[in-house]
Amino acid sequence: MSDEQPLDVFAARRQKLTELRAAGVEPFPWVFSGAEPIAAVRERHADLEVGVETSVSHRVAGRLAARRGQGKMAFLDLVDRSGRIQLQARVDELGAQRMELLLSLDLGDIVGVDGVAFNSRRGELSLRVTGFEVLAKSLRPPPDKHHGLTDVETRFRHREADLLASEEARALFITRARMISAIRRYLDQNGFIEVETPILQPLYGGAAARPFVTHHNELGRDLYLRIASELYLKRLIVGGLERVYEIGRNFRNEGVSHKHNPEFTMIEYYEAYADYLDVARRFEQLMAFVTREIGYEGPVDFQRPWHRETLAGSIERRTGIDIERHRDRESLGAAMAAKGLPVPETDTWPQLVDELVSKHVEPTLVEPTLLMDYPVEISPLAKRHRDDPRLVERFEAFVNGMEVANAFSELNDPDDQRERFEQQRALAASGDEEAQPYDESYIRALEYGMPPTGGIGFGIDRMAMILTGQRTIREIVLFPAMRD
RNA sequence: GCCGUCGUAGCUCAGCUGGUAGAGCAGCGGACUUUUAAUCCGAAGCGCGUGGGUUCGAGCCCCACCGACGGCACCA
Repeated sequence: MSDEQPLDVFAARRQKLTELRAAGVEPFPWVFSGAEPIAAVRERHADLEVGVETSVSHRVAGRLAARRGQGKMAFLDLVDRSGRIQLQARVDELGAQRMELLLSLDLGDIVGVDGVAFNSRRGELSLRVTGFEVLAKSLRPPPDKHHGLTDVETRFRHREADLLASEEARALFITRARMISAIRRYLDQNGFIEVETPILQPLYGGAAARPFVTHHNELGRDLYLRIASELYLKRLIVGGLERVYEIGRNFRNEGVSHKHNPEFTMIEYYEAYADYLDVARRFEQLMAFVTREIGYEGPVDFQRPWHRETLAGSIERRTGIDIERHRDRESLGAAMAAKGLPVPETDTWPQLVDELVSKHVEPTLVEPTLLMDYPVEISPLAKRHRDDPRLVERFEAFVNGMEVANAFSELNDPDDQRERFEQQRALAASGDEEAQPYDESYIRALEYGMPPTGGIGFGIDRMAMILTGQRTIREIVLFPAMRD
Protein backbone atom coordinates (compact mmCIF):
# COMPACT_ATOMS: atom_id res chain seq x y z
CA MET A 1 0.00 0.00 0.00
CA SER A 2 1.55 3.26 -1.06
CA ASP A 3 1.69 5.71 1.79
CA GLU A 4 2.17 8.98 -0.04
CA GLN A 5 -0.47 9.21 -2.79
CA PRO A 6 -4.06 8.69 -1.64
CA LEU A 7 -5.92 6.13 -3.68
CA ASP A 8 -9.18 7.01 -5.27
CA VAL A 9 -12.02 4.55 -4.89
CA PHE A 10 -11.28 2.88 -8.20
CA ALA A 11 -7.57 2.55 -7.64
CA ALA A 12 -8.18 1.13 -4.17
CA ARG A 13 -10.28 -1.66 -5.63
CA ARG A 14 -7.73 -2.39 -8.32
CA GLN A 15 -5.06 -2.59 -5.70
CA LYS A 16 -7.12 -5.06 -3.70
CA LEU A 17 -7.52 -7.12 -6.83
CA THR A 18 -3.78 -7.24 -7.18
CA GLU A 19 -3.38 -8.13 -3.51
CA LEU A 20 -5.90 -10.95 -3.81
CA ARG A 21 -3.93 -12.46 -6.65
CA ALA A 22 -0.70 -11.97 -4.75
CA ALA A 23 -2.22 -13.87 -1.84
CA GLY A 24 -3.13 -16.71 -4.16
CA VAL A 25 -6.82 -15.94 -4.19
CA GLU A 26 -8.50 -16.18 -7.60
CA PRO A 27 -10.70 -13.06 -7.83
CA PHE A 28 -12.77 -14.44 -10.70
CA PRO A 29 -13.36 -18.16 -10.15
CA TRP A 30 -15.47 -20.20 -12.53
CA VAL A 31 -18.28 -21.68 -10.55
CA PHE A 32 -19.93 -21.86 -7.17
CA SER A 33 -22.27 -24.81 -6.83
CA GLY A 34 -25.00 -25.61 -4.39
CA ALA A 35 -26.05 -22.17 -3.21
CA GLU A 36 -29.66 -21.79 -2.19
CA PRO A 37 -31.76 -18.65 -2.47
CA ILE A 38 -31.55 -16.43 0.60
CA ALA A 39 -35.33 -16.36 0.73
CA ALA A 40 -35.29 -20.15 1.18
CA VAL A 41 -32.94 -19.82 4.13
CA ARG A 42 -35.16 -17.23 5.70
CA GLU A 43 -38.21 -19.35 5.17
CA ARG A 44 -36.57 -22.37 6.76
CA HIS A 45 -35.89 -20.42 9.95
CA ALA A 46 -38.91 -18.15 9.93
CA ASP A 47 -39.96 -19.14 13.44
CA LEU A 48 -36.51 -19.18 15.02
CA GLU A 49 -36.61 -17.27 18.27
CA VAL A 50 -34.41 -14.37 19.27
CA GLY A 51 -30.94 -15.43 20.32
CA VAL A 52 -31.40 -19.08 19.36
CA GLU A 53 -28.63 -20.90 17.51
CA THR A 54 -29.15 -23.81 15.14
CA SER A 55 -26.74 -26.35 13.79
CA VAL A 56 -28.07 -25.99 10.25
CA SER A 57 -25.53 -24.97 7.67
CA HIS A 58 -26.45 -23.05 4.52
CA ARG A 59 -24.64 -22.07 1.37
CA VAL A 60 -25.59 -18.75 -0.21
CA ALA A 61 -24.13 -16.43 -2.81
CA GLY A 62 -24.64 -12.80 -3.64
CA ARG A 63 -23.36 -9.27 -3.45
CA LEU A 64 -21.86 -7.68 -0.37
CA ALA A 65 -24.20 -4.82 0.48
CA ALA A 66 -23.13 -3.53 3.89
CA ARG A 67 -20.60 -4.04 6.64
CA ARG A 68 -20.78 -3.13 10.32
CA GLY A 69 -17.89 -3.36 12.68
CA GLN A 70 -14.45 -4.83 12.21
CA GLY A 71 -11.71 -6.40 14.26
CA LYS A 72 -12.72 -9.57 16.07
CA MET A 73 -16.34 -9.62 14.96
CA ALA A 74 -18.24 -7.97 12.19
CA PHE A 75 -21.55 -8.20 10.43
CA LEU A 76 -22.03 -8.10 6.69
CA ASP A 77 -25.14 -8.06 4.55
CA LEU A 78 -25.35 -10.33 1.56
CA VAL A 79 -27.97 -9.75 -1.13
CA ASP A 80 -29.18 -12.09 -3.84
CA ARG A 81 -32.18 -11.86 -6.14
CA SER A 82 -34.47 -13.31 -3.53
CA GLY A 83 -33.48 -11.21 -0.54
CA ARG A 84 -30.90 -10.12 1.98
CA ILE A 85 -29.30 -11.88 4.91
CA GLN A 86 -26.88 -10.87 7.62
CA LEU A 87 -23.55 -12.62 7.92
CA GLN A 88 -21.58 -12.76 11.13
CA ALA A 89 -17.83 -12.92 10.71
CA ARG A 90 -15.84 -14.02 13.76
CA VAL A 91 -12.12 -14.24 14.08
CA ASP A 92 -12.43 -17.24 16.44
CA GLU A 93 -14.25 -19.08 13.67
CA LEU A 94 -12.26 -18.00 10.64
CA GLY A 95 -8.80 -17.33 12.02
CA ALA A 96 -6.96 -14.06 11.72
CA GLN A 97 -5.94 -14.42 8.11
CA ARG A 98 -9.32 -15.40 6.64
CA MET A 99 -11.03 -12.82 8.85
CA GLU A 100 -8.80 -10.10 7.48
CA LEU A 101 -9.44 -11.25 3.94
CA LEU A 102 -13.19 -11.25 4.44
CA LEU A 103 -13.16 -7.78 5.95
CA SER A 104 -10.93 -6.44 3.22
CA LEU A 105 -13.56 -7.20 0.61
CA ASP A 106 -15.36 -4.24 -0.88
CA LEU A 107 -19.06 -3.52 -0.91
CA GLY A 108 -20.25 -4.75 -4.25
CA ASP A 109 -17.99 -7.80 -4.36
CA ILE A 110 -19.71 -11.07 -5.18
CA VAL A 111 -19.15 -13.66 -2.50
CA GLY A 112 -20.15 -17.26 -1.82
CA VAL A 113 -20.65 -18.17 1.82
CA ASP A 114 -21.13 -21.22 4.00
CA GLY A 115 -22.60 -20.45 7.37
CA VAL A 116 -24.60 -21.71 10.30
CA ALA A 117 -28.00 -20.20 10.88
CA PHE A 118 -28.76 -18.42 14.13
CA ASN A 119 -30.95 -15.66 15.38
CA SER A 120 -28.95 -12.72 16.72
CA ARG A 121 -29.45 -10.90 19.98
CA ARG A 122 -31.29 -8.24 18.02
CA GLY A 123 -33.58 -10.85 16.52
CA GLU A 124 -32.01 -10.92 13.08
CA LEU A 125 -31.63 -14.20 11.24
CA SER A 126 -27.94 -14.50 10.44
CA LEU A 127 -25.35 -16.91 9.17
CA ARG A 128 -22.17 -17.41 11.18
CA VAL A 129 -19.61 -17.61 8.42
CA THR A 130 -17.69 -20.87 8.48
CA GLY A 131 -16.28 -20.49 5.00
CA PHE A 132 -16.40 -18.06 2.13
CA GLU A 133 -15.09 -17.59 -1.36
CA VAL A 134 -14.60 -14.49 -3.47
CA LEU A 135 -16.67 -15.10 -6.60
CA ALA A 136 -16.08 -11.85 -8.43
CA LYS A 137 -14.19 -8.71 -7.53
CA SER A 138 -16.08 -5.47 -8.05
CA LEU A 139 -13.87 -2.74 -9.50
CA ARG A 140 -16.48 -0.01 -9.46
CA PRO A 141 -18.06 1.35 -6.28
CA PRO A 142 -21.76 0.54 -5.98
CA PRO A 143 -24.30 3.34 -5.43
CA ASP A 144 -24.77 4.65 -1.90
CA LYS A 145 -25.91 1.79 0.28
CA HIS A 146 -28.69 3.80 1.82
CA HIS A 147 -29.78 6.40 -0.74
CA GLY A 148 -29.18 4.17 -3.72
CA LEU A 149 -29.24 5.65 -7.20
CA THR A 150 -31.67 8.51 -7.65
CA ASP A 151 -30.41 10.18 -10.80
CA VAL A 152 -32.91 8.96 -13.38
CA GLU A 153 -30.53 9.38 -16.26
CA THR A 154 -27.95 7.14 -14.64
CA ARG A 155 -30.62 4.67 -13.60
CA PHE A 156 -31.79 4.22 -17.18
CA ARG A 157 -28.46 4.39 -18.93
CA HIS A 158 -26.84 2.02 -16.44
CA ARG A 159 -29.78 -0.11 -15.45
CA GLU A 160 -27.46 -2.67 -13.90
CA ALA A 161 -26.49 -0.10 -11.29
CA ASP A 162 -30.15 0.65 -10.63
CA LEU A 163 -30.93 -3.04 -10.26
CA LEU A 164 -28.02 -3.90 -8.03
CA ALA A 165 -28.81 -0.99 -5.74
CA SER A 166 -32.55 -1.27 -5.62
CA GLU A 167 -34.68 -4.15 -4.56
CA GLU A 168 -37.74 -2.24 -5.78
CA ALA A 169 -36.29 -2.01 -9.28
CA ARG A 170 -35.60 -5.74 -9.27
CA ALA A 171 -39.09 -6.47 -8.02
CA LEU A 172 -40.58 -4.37 -10.81
CA PHE A 173 -38.95 -6.36 -13.56
CA ILE A 174 -39.62 -9.64 -11.86
CA THR A 175 -43.30 -8.70 -11.77
CA ARG A 176 -43.15 -7.80 -15.43
CA ALA A 177 -41.67 -11.20 -16.22
CA ARG A 178 -44.30 -13.00 -14.16
CA MET A 179 -46.99 -11.04 -15.94
CA ILE A 180 -45.73 -12.15 -19.33
CA SER A 181 -45.43 -15.75 -18.26
CA ALA A 182 -48.98 -15.64 -16.86
CA ILE A 183 -50.23 -14.37 -20.21
CA ARG A 184 -48.46 -17.25 -21.95
CA ARG A 185 -49.88 -19.72 -19.49
CA TYR A 186 -53.41 -18.47 -20.05
CA LEU A 187 -53.14 -18.61 -23.83
CA ASP A 188 -51.37 -21.97 -23.86
CA GLN A 189 -54.08 -23.41 -21.63
CA ASN A 190 -56.73 -22.10 -23.98
CA GLY A 191 -55.53 -23.73 -27.14
CA PHE A 192 -53.36 -20.95 -28.54
CA ILE A 193 -49.95 -21.63 -30.01
CA GLU A 194 -47.07 -19.21 -29.87
CA VAL A 195 -45.54 -18.23 -33.19
CA GLU A 196 -42.87 -15.93 -34.52
CA THR A 197 -43.35 -13.74 -37.58
CA PRO A 198 -40.92 -11.41 -39.35
CA ILE A 199 -39.62 -8.33 -37.63
CA LEU A 200 -37.84 -7.29 -40.82
CA GLN A 201 -40.64 -6.79 -43.30
CA PRO A 202 -40.69 -5.84 -46.98
CA LEU A 203 -43.86 -3.87 -46.27
CA TYR A 204 -45.07 -2.70 -42.90
CA GLY A 205 -48.67 -2.70 -41.77
CA GLY A 206 -51.19 -3.57 -39.11
CA ALA A 207 -51.15 -0.24 -37.33
CA ALA A 208 -51.15 3.49 -37.95
CA ALA A 209 -47.58 4.52 -37.40
CA ARG A 210 -44.40 5.60 -39.11
CA PRO A 211 -41.84 2.83 -39.44
CA PHE A 212 -38.09 2.54 -39.09
CA VAL A 213 -36.38 1.70 -42.35
CA THR A 214 -33.30 -0.43 -42.62
CA HIS A 215 -31.34 -1.96 -45.44
CA HIS A 216 -30.37 -5.48 -46.38
CA ASN A 217 -27.08 -5.44 -48.24
CA GLU A 218 -27.22 -8.84 -49.91
CA LEU A 219 -30.85 -8.50 -51.00
CA GLY A 220 -30.08 -4.95 -52.04
CA ARG A 221 -33.30 -3.60 -50.67
CA ASP A 222 -34.80 -1.62 -47.86
CA LEU A 223 -36.76 -3.41 -45.18
CA TYR A 224 -39.03 -2.05 -42.48
CA LEU A 225 -38.96 -2.91 -38.83
CA ARG A 226 -42.43 -4.09 -38.04
CA ILE A 227 -44.94 -1.77 -36.44
CA ALA A 228 -47.27 -4.71 -35.71
CA SER A 229 -47.46 -8.42 -36.33
CA GLU A 230 -51.15 -8.38 -37.28
CA LEU A 231 -51.03 -9.13 -40.98
CA TYR A 232 -48.70 -12.09 -40.67
CA LEU A 233 -50.66 -13.56 -37.79
CA LYS A 234 -53.88 -13.42 -39.77
CA ARG A 235 -52.15 -15.22 -42.62
CA LEU A 236 -51.55 -18.01 -40.13
CA ILE A 237 -55.28 -18.05 -39.38
CA VAL A 238 -55.83 -18.43 -43.12
CA GLY A 239 -53.37 -21.29 -42.95
CA GLY A 240 -55.50 -23.07 -40.39
CA LEU A 241 -53.53 -22.61 -37.18
CA GLU A 242 -56.81 -21.35 -35.67
CA ARG A 243 -55.49 -19.82 -32.45
CA VAL A 244 -52.15 -18.05 -32.55
CA TYR A 245 -50.30 -15.48 -30.51
CA GLU A 246 -47.03 -13.66 -30.68
CA ILE A 247 -45.26 -11.68 -28.02
CA GLY A 248 -42.63 -9.49 -29.52
CA ARG A 249 -41.04 -6.16 -30.11
CA ASN A 250 -42.61 -3.55 -32.36
CA PHE A 251 -40.89 -0.42 -33.58
CA ARG A 252 -42.52 2.91 -34.24
CA ASN A 253 -40.63 5.90 -35.49
CA GLU A 254 -42.39 8.47 -33.35
CA GLY A 255 -41.93 10.73 -30.41
CA VAL A 256 -40.79 9.52 -27.03
CA SER A 257 -43.01 10.19 -24.04
CA HIS A 258 -44.01 8.75 -20.70
CA LYS A 259 -46.14 6.24 -22.58
CA HIS A 260 -44.15 5.83 -25.78
CA ASN A 261 -40.83 4.10 -26.30
CA PRO A 262 -39.69 3.65 -29.91
CA GLU A 263 -39.43 -0.08 -29.36
CA PHE A 264 -42.03 -1.73 -27.21
CA THR A 265 -43.40 -5.16 -26.51
CA MET A 266 -46.76 -6.11 -27.86
CA ILE A 267 -48.81 -9.24 -27.69
CA GLU A 268 -51.30 -10.04 -30.40
CA TYR A 269 -53.56 -13.04 -30.51
CA TYR A 270 -56.13 -14.21 -33.02
CA GLU A 271 -58.89 -16.71 -32.60
CA ALA A 272 -60.77 -18.28 -35.50
CA TYR A 273 -64.56 -18.45 -35.36
CA ALA A 274 -64.72 -15.69 -32.74
CA ASP A 275 -65.94 -12.10 -33.05
CA TYR A 276 -64.92 -8.99 -31.17
CA LEU A 277 -67.39 -9.63 -28.37
CA ASP A 278 -65.73 -13.00 -27.75
CA VAL A 279 -62.40 -11.23 -27.81
CA ALA A 280 -63.65 -8.71 -25.25
CA ARG A 281 -64.76 -11.48 -22.91
CA ARG A 282 -61.51 -13.35 -23.29
CA PHE A 283 -59.52 -10.17 -22.72
CA GLU A 284 -61.39 -9.54 -19.48
CA GLN A 285 -60.81 -13.14 -18.46
CA LEU A 286 -57.13 -12.89 -19.29
CA MET A 287 -56.70 -9.70 -17.26
CA ALA A 288 -58.50 -11.27 -14.31
CA PHE A 289 -56.25 -14.32 -14.58
CA VAL A 290 -53.00 -12.38 -14.92
CA THR A 291 -53.71 -10.04 -12.03
CA ARG A 292 -54.53 -13.00 -9.78
CA GLU A 293 -51.40 -14.84 -10.87
CA ILE A 294 -49.07 -11.98 -10.08
CA GLY A 295 -50.86 -11.12 -6.87
CA TYR A 296 -51.89 -7.68 -8.10
CA GLU A 297 -53.16 -5.55 -5.23
CA GLY A 298 -53.51 -2.17 -6.91
CA PRO A 299 -56.49 0.15 -6.97
CA VAL A 300 -58.09 -1.17 -10.16
CA ASP A 301 -60.55 -4.06 -10.04
CA PHE A 302 -59.74 -6.42 -12.89
CA GLN A 303 -62.01 -9.19 -11.69
CA ARG A 304 -65.11 -7.45 -13.03
CA PRO A 305 -66.17 -6.89 -16.66
CA TRP A 306 -64.92 -3.59 -18.07
CA HIS A 307 -67.19 -0.61 -18.62
CA ARG A 308 -68.36 -0.36 -22.19
CA GLU A 309 -69.47 2.55 -24.30
CA THR A 310 -69.52 3.30 -28.00
CA LEU A 311 -66.85 5.51 -29.48
CA ALA A 312 -69.34 7.92 -31.02
CA GLY A 313 -71.31 8.04 -27.78
CA SER A 314 -68.17 8.70 -25.74
CA ILE A 315 -67.24 11.65 -27.95
CA GLU A 316 -70.73 13.09 -28.03
CA ARG A 317 -71.09 12.76 -24.27
CA ARG A 318 -67.93 14.77 -23.66
CA THR A 319 -67.92 17.28 -26.51
CA GLY A 320 -71.49 17.40 -27.81
CA ILE A 321 -70.21 16.49 -31.27
CA ASP A 322 -71.86 13.60 -33.08
CA ILE A 323 -69.26 12.22 -35.43
CA GLU A 324 -71.84 9.98 -37.05
CA ARG A 325 -73.63 13.06 -38.36
CA HIS A 326 -70.40 14.71 -39.52
CA ARG A 327 -68.86 12.11 -41.73
CA ASP A 328 -66.59 14.26 -43.84
CA ARG A 329 -63.68 16.48 -42.97
CA GLU A 330 -65.51 19.68 -43.84
CA SER A 331 -68.52 19.03 -41.71
CA LEU A 332 -66.68 17.65 -38.70
CA GLY A 333 -64.19 20.49 -38.80
CA ALA A 334 -67.04 22.99 -38.79
CA ALA A 335 -68.73 21.24 -35.87
CA MET A 336 -65.50 21.30 -33.89
CA ALA A 337 -64.88 24.95 -34.72
CA ALA A 338 -68.44 25.74 -33.60
CA LYS A 339 -67.56 24.28 -30.20
CA GLY A 340 -64.44 26.39 -30.09
CA LEU A 341 -62.14 23.43 -30.54
CA PRO A 342 -58.96 23.81 -32.59
CA VAL A 343 -59.13 22.23 -36.04
CA PRO A 344 -55.65 21.48 -37.38
CA GLU A 345 -55.67 22.43 -41.07
CA THR A 346 -53.91 19.40 -42.40
CA ASP A 347 -55.90 16.85 -40.43
CA THR A 348 -58.01 14.41 -42.35
CA TRP A 349 -61.37 13.23 -41.06
CA PRO A 350 -59.89 10.22 -39.26
CA GLN A 351 -57.24 12.42 -37.68
CA LEU A 352 -59.91 14.79 -36.39
CA VAL A 353 -61.76 11.87 -34.82
CA ASP A 354 -58.53 10.67 -33.31
CA GLU A 355 -57.94 14.18 -31.99
CA LEU A 356 -61.35 14.21 -30.30
CA VAL A 357 -60.76 10.81 -28.74
CA SER A 358 -57.25 11.42 -27.50
CA LYS A 359 -57.97 14.93 -26.19
CA HIS A 360 -61.44 14.63 -24.77
CA VAL A 361 -62.22 10.98 -24.17
CA GLU A 362 -59.04 9.07 -23.46
CA PRO A 363 -57.92 11.14 -20.43
CA THR A 364 -61.28 10.52 -18.75
CA LEU A 365 -61.11 6.73 -19.07
CA VAL A 366 -59.52 5.93 -15.75
CA GLU A 367 -61.63 2.92 -14.86
CA PRO A 368 -61.14 -0.08 -17.16
CA THR A 369 -63.22 0.77 -20.20
CA LEU A 370 -63.84 -0.66 -23.66
CA LEU A 371 -64.70 1.85 -26.37
CA MET A 372 -66.76 -0.01 -28.94
CA ASP A 373 -67.59 0.41 -32.62
CA TYR A 374 -65.24 2.67 -34.53
CA PRO A 375 -65.87 4.45 -37.84
CA VAL A 376 -64.79 2.34 -40.78
CA GLU A 377 -62.52 5.13 -42.07
CA ILE A 378 -60.08 4.78 -39.19
CA SER A 379 -60.14 0.97 -39.05
CA PRO A 380 -58.93 -0.42 -42.34
CA LEU A 381 -58.39 -3.96 -41.07
CA ALA A 382 -61.60 -4.44 -39.10
CA LYS A 383 -64.81 -6.09 -40.26
CA ARG A 384 -67.85 -3.98 -40.88
CA HIS A 385 -70.38 -3.80 -38.10
CA ARG A 386 -73.21 -6.27 -38.59
CA ASP A 387 -75.78 -3.54 -37.81
CA ASP A 388 -74.17 -0.48 -39.42
CA PRO A 389 -71.88 -0.56 -42.46
CA ARG A 390 -70.36 2.82 -41.57
CA LEU A 391 -68.89 1.28 -38.44
CA VAL A 392 -66.58 -1.62 -37.75
CA GLU A 393 -66.66 -4.17 -34.97
CA ARG A 394 -63.74 -2.87 -33.01
CA PHE A 395 -62.93 -1.92 -29.46
CA GLU A 396 -60.04 -0.27 -27.73
CA ALA A 397 -59.36 -0.82 -24.06
CA PHE A 398 -58.36 1.97 -21.69
CA VAL A 399 -57.16 2.16 -18.10
CA ASN A 400 -55.75 5.16 -16.24
CA GLY A 401 -56.44 7.38 -19.22
CA MET A 402 -54.19 5.28 -21.40
CA GLU A 403 -54.96 3.04 -24.33
CA VAL A 404 -53.82 -0.50 -23.65
CA ALA A 405 -55.47 -2.68 -26.27
CA ASN A 406 -57.02 -2.64 -29.72
CA ALA A 407 -59.22 -5.44 -30.98
CA PHE A 408 -61.69 -6.32 -33.68
CA SER A 409 -63.68 -8.77 -35.63
CA GLU A 410 -61.13 -9.22 -38.37
CA LEU A 411 -61.96 -8.17 -41.89
CA ASN A 412 -61.92 -11.35 -43.96
CA ASP A 413 -63.64 -10.20 -47.16
CA PRO A 414 -60.74 -9.71 -49.58
CA ASP A 415 -62.70 -7.33 -51.80
CA ASP A 416 -63.68 -5.12 -48.91
CA GLN A 417 -60.08 -5.24 -47.70
CA ARG A 418 -58.87 -4.13 -51.11
CA GLU A 419 -61.22 -1.14 -50.99
CA ARG A 420 -60.00 -0.24 -47.52
CA PHE A 421 -56.43 -0.23 -48.73
CA GLU A 422 -57.51 2.02 -51.60
CA GLN A 423 -58.99 4.44 -49.09
CA GLN A 424 -55.75 4.36 -47.14
CA ARG A 425 -53.90 5.14 -50.32
CA ALA A 426 -56.11 8.19 -50.78
CA LEU A 427 -55.44 9.29 -47.20
CA ALA A 428 -51.73 8.89 -47.73
CA ALA A 429 -52.03 11.05 -50.84
CA SER A 430 -53.76 13.73 -48.80
CA GLY A 431 -50.86 13.80 -46.38
CA ASP A 432 -51.56 11.19 -43.73
CA GLU A 433 -48.10 9.83 -42.97
CA GLU A 434 -49.57 7.00 -40.97
CA ALA A 435 -51.94 5.68 -43.57
CA GLN A 436 -51.44 1.99 -44.09
CA PRO A 437 -49.71 0.85 -47.24
CA TYR A 438 -51.51 -1.30 -49.79
CA ASP A 439 -50.52 -4.91 -49.11
CA GLU A 440 -51.25 -7.04 -52.14
CA SER A 441 -49.74 -10.12 -50.67
CA TYR A 442 -52.08 -9.89 -47.69
CA ILE A 443 -55.10 -9.58 -50.00
CA ARG A 444 -53.90 -12.66 -51.80
CA ALA A 445 -53.82 -14.50 -48.50
CA LEU A 446 -57.38 -13.46 -47.69
CA GLU A 447 -58.50 -14.78 -51.08
CA TYR A 448 -57.79 -18.31 -49.90
CA GLY A 449 -60.49 -17.71 -47.33
CA MET A 450 -60.05 -16.66 -43.72
CA PRO A 451 -62.58 -17.91 -41.18
CA PRO A 452 -64.44 -15.34 -39.13
CA THR A 453 -61.81 -14.30 -36.63
CA GLY A 454 -61.42 -12.12 -33.60
CA GLY A 455 -58.08 -10.59 -32.70
CA ILE A 456 -56.45 -8.23 -30.27
CA GLY A 457 -53.16 -6.53 -29.65
CA PHE A 458 -52.04 -4.96 -26.43
CA GLY A 459 -49.00 -3.26 -25.08
CA ILE A 460 -47.11 -5.32 -22.56
CA ASP A 461 -45.20 -2.28 -21.31
CA ARG A 462 -48.32 -0.26 -20.67
CA MET A 463 -49.95 -3.21 -19.01
CA ALA A 464 -46.91 -3.57 -16.79
CA MET A 465 -47.04 0.14 -15.97
CA ILE A 466 -50.63 -0.17 -14.85
CA LEU A 467 -50.14 -3.35 -12.85
CA THR A 468 -47.07 -1.99 -11.07
CA GLY A 469 -48.31 1.57 -10.67
CA GLN A 470 -45.54 3.22 -12.67
CA ARG A 471 -46.07 6.63 -14.21
CA THR A 472 -43.65 6.26 -17.08
CA ILE A 473 -42.86 3.52 -19.55
CA ARG A 474 -39.16 4.05 -18.88
CA GLU A 475 -39.54 2.57 -15.45
CA ILE A 476 -40.81 -0.66 -16.89
CA VAL A 477 -38.54 -0.97 -19.94
CA LEU A 478 -35.11 -2.17 -18.88
CA PHE A 479 -33.14 -0.01 -21.26
CA PRO A 480 -35.36 2.80 -22.53
CA ALA A 481 -34.36 4.89 -25.53
CA MET A 482 -31.88 7.67 -24.71
CA ARG A 483 -30.02 10.22 -26.73
CA ASP A 484 -26.33 9.76 -27.27
C1' G B 1 -39.39 21.14 -32.67
C1' C B 2 -40.95 24.95 -28.67
C1' C B 3 -41.06 26.59 -23.35
C1' G B 4 -39.39 25.81 -18.38
C1' U B 5 -36.20 23.43 -14.63
C1' C B 6 -31.80 20.93 -13.79
C1' G B 7 -26.38 18.92 -14.65
C1' U B 8 -21.12 20.31 -7.93
C1' A B 9 -16.39 14.26 -5.17
C1' G B 10 -17.69 6.85 -6.73
C1' C B 11 -23.11 7.67 -4.47
C1' U B 12 -26.75 11.25 -1.93
C1' C B 13 -26.78 16.38 -1.50
C1' A B 14 -25.22 21.82 0.57
C1' G B 15 -23.02 26.19 -1.63
C1' C B 16 -26.46 33.22 0.85
C1' U B 17 -26.83 39.32 -3.06
C1' G B 18 -20.05 36.69 -7.97
C1' G B 19 -14.34 36.74 -3.78
C1' U B 20 -10.79 30.81 -6.86
C1' A B 21 -15.86 24.72 -3.06
C1' G B 22 -18.27 21.67 1.52
C1' A B 23 -21.14 17.50 4.38
C1' G B 24 -22.85 12.38 4.93
C1' C B 25 -22.10 7.49 2.89
C1' A B 26 -18.38 4.66 0.37
C1' G B 27 -12.90 4.46 0.25
C1' C B 28 -7.86 4.95 3.15
C1' G B 29 -5.04 4.71 8.28
C1' G B 30 -6.07 3.52 13.38
C1' A B 31 -9.25 2.07 17.99
C1' C B 32 -13.37 -1.16 19.91
C1' U B 33 -15.66 -9.11 21.05
C1' U B 34 -19.98 -4.36 18.37
C1' U B 35 -24.51 -4.32 14.78
C1' U B 36 -29.25 -3.19 11.86
C1' A B 37 -28.93 3.77 6.88
C1' A B 38 -24.88 6.69 9.73
C1' U B 39 -19.52 3.48 16.68
C1' C B 40 -15.18 6.71 17.56
C1' C B 41 -10.50 9.31 16.04
C1' G B 42 -7.41 10.82 11.89
C1' A B 43 -5.85 11.94 6.96
C1' A B 44 -7.48 12.25 1.92
C1' G B 45 -10.67 13.06 -2.41
C1' C B 46 -14.40 17.72 -6.70
C1' G B 47 -11.37 19.71 -14.37
C1' C B 48 -18.32 22.61 -10.34
C1' G B 49 -21.90 18.97 -18.16
C1' U B 50 -18.84 21.21 -22.59
C1' G B 51 -17.04 25.64 -25.10
C1' G B 52 -16.93 30.78 -25.32
C1' G B 53 -17.81 35.72 -23.00
C1' U B 54 -18.41 39.74 -19.09
C1' U B 55 -15.43 40.89 -14.64
C1' C B 56 -9.60 42.52 -10.90
C1' G B 57 -12.15 37.88 -9.74
C1' A B 58 -17.59 33.11 -11.95
C1' G B 59 -20.11 26.94 -9.35
C1' C B 60 -22.95 31.46 -9.07
C1' C B 61 -24.02 36.68 -14.58
C1' C B 62 -24.47 36.33 -20.41
C1' C B 63 -24.28 33.26 -25.14
C1' A B 64 -23.91 28.61 -27.66
C1' C B 65 -23.85 23.46 -27.50
C1' C B 66 -24.67 18.43 -25.10
C1' G B 67 -27.67 15.55 -21.84
C1' A B 68 -31.82 14.65 -18.31
C1' C B 69 -36.60 15.79 -16.42
C1' G B 70 -41.55 18.25 -16.82
C1' G B 71 -45.11 20.54 -20.12
C1' C B 72 -46.72 21.58 -25.19
C1' A B 73 -46.47 19.82 -30.21
C1' C B 74 -46.26 15.01 -32.26
C1' C B 75 -47.75 10.13 -31.34
C1' A B 76 -52.66 4.46 -30.68
